Amino acid sequence: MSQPTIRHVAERAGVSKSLVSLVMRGSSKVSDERRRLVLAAAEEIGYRPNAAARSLVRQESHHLGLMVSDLRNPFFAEVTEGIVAAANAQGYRVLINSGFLSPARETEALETLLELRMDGILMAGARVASRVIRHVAASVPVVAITRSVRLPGVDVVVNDDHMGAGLAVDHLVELGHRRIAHIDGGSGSGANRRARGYVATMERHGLASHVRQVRADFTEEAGEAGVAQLLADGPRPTAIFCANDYQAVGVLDALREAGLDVPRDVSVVGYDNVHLASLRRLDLTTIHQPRQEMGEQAARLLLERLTTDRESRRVIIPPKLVVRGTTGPPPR
Amino acid sequence: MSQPTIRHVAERAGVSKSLVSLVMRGSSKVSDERRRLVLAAAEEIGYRPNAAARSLVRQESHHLGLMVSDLRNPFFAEVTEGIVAAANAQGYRVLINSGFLSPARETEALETLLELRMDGILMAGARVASRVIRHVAASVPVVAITRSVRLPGVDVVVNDDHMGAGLAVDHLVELGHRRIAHIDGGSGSGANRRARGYVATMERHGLASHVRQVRADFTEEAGEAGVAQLLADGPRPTAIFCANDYQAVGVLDALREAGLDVPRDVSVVGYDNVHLASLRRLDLTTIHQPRQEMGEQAARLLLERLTTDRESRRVIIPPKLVVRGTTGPPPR
DNA sequence: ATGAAAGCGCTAACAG
DNA sequence: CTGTTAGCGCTTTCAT
Repeated sequence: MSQPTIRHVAERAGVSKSLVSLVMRGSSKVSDERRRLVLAAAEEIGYRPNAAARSLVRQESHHLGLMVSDLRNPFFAEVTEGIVAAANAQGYRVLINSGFLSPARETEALETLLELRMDGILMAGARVASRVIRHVAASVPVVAITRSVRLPGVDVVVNDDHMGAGLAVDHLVELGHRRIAHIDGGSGSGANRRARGYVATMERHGLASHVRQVRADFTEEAGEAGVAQLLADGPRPTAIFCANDYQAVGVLDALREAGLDVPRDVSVVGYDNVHLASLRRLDLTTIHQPRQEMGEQAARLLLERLTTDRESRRVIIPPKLVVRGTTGPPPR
Repeated sequence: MSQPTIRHVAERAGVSKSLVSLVMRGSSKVSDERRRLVLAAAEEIGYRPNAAARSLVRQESHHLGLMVSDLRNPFFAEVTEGIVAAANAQGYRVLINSGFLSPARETEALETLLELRMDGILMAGARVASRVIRHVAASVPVVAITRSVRLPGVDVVVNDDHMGAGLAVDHLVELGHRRIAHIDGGSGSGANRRARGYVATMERHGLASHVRQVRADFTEEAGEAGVAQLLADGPRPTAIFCANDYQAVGVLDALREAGLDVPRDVSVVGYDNVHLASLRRLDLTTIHQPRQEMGEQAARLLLERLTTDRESRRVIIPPKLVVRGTTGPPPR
């Protein structure tokens, strides 16, 4: 099953290896006759260039490596689409790897990409220590998506979580809400900034005294627990801004079980606009991150750095409010 | 940014290239002293083996390529986890690619993997023409997951859709249902076999006269349309077996809008057991495919074929019934 | 326009 | 145990 090489093509076509190489790379200084001859020979024996050999001698692979922390997360799938689209547009191919949510396996995945001599590496949702990122960046240009590091040689593309939280609160305030609570996302990616954005925006609206935060995480269970806590004491909030959509699902369930109607009694806003949120059955008002665009930007930054040596940059993508059925004016 | 090579390590350690190579591959016939010397030198200058060079000379990459038709589909993410786990267990690494649901891009992705000289290629959910698969299989061992082809050199891992449909119908019949309808999945992967399994099982239970099929596809919209059609004429079914979970979501919505209660008036069964199905809010009875296991099996088949030359095999994984809240006894 | 030759980073005999 | 040598498949001067 040993693959045919350039040499086999050369023999078959009765020319030299170099000529075959020239033809394969589409050089213009080859006679039409010979070109056809070579192409035919290649076709006949099923020749396929060996990327490893090529990358060895050219000192570049024309490939980009992408380490995705969690392949299950559809969020990253869309980021990936953006990356691949932008990379392909410039003739680069993308090879993907997963860290399966474990820093150790992320490190391994990155190492694999490095050994393969990818021309550049993108990481989406990386959880590795930032020294690992620096280490990677020491040998190849890197861009981190969804992970806000400040490191030489590392470009960053992140969602503006602070602003997203602001959009959510603004929307609720506009509807007339004042008692707006926030169930936070714990140590989840961006959760911190979302919480701070919530507080800042409440203050901006003069609602500092109504700030009410519950400690939680990004899961449905956390959403349910959060509601229990909110209903247990103090005046019932008329709106809840959730740290993400999954948590919001738990919140919706818990509210319904408590006999409260959404949005009549309580309005709910999520974050991320995952597919789930658009289901008729959920119809969740939420904050959308332009995932595809984030991927495209990231790839473009990386490709740019492959040729020009510049300072590392950070691109902050503005999110958008998506109004659906879980928000309305407060009761009475 | 040119990477250090084995030669730099050798110079630094004051030994020959071969000695470094031996150490790197963990050979036992190197004196402890020299080994430490080499390792230290490598560490100091940040040496990292060049996979391209290695694969070039060894004529094998120790990498497996995985082409996933649709990265957004969480189903494949889990299959991938299984693949990577099994591959890693045997010292192989996995590089992933996506076809983004387009046969043309799938072909490209496969070509990339081929040029990279992956030792074997897995394809999950491939939509390419089977001649493309044969073409790939001509130069490297292949295993197709979720795609039932019969080709030399191609192993296959599929879910037993026929049996899955049987489990669904059996469950409903046991609950006492007789008027069990099926909304099919059109040309979706496995849809055909699910439909045939439905019919066969109905017949086995002597319910041939109650067979009622509606033409649709794998989407929520199709589920809604299907319900409309089922309610429009003929006696109302007491149970609906859906081609997949997404379609079932549409079915649930449509039933509710028609004022019917699930499961009191109508029972509903989905297929796939996507995350969605387990949400409290849906709580959908469905058929589970052991995705992770499918991936593991696939990787093992491939790894096996790397060393032993045998006939191509097909592994049919049995699905399981997951009973949740959308099924119950028929009305009255 | 075409070919010969050197070499990319590494491994694998083969000597010593 | 260690070093020398000859490639792996390809690109790239440099001659012709």
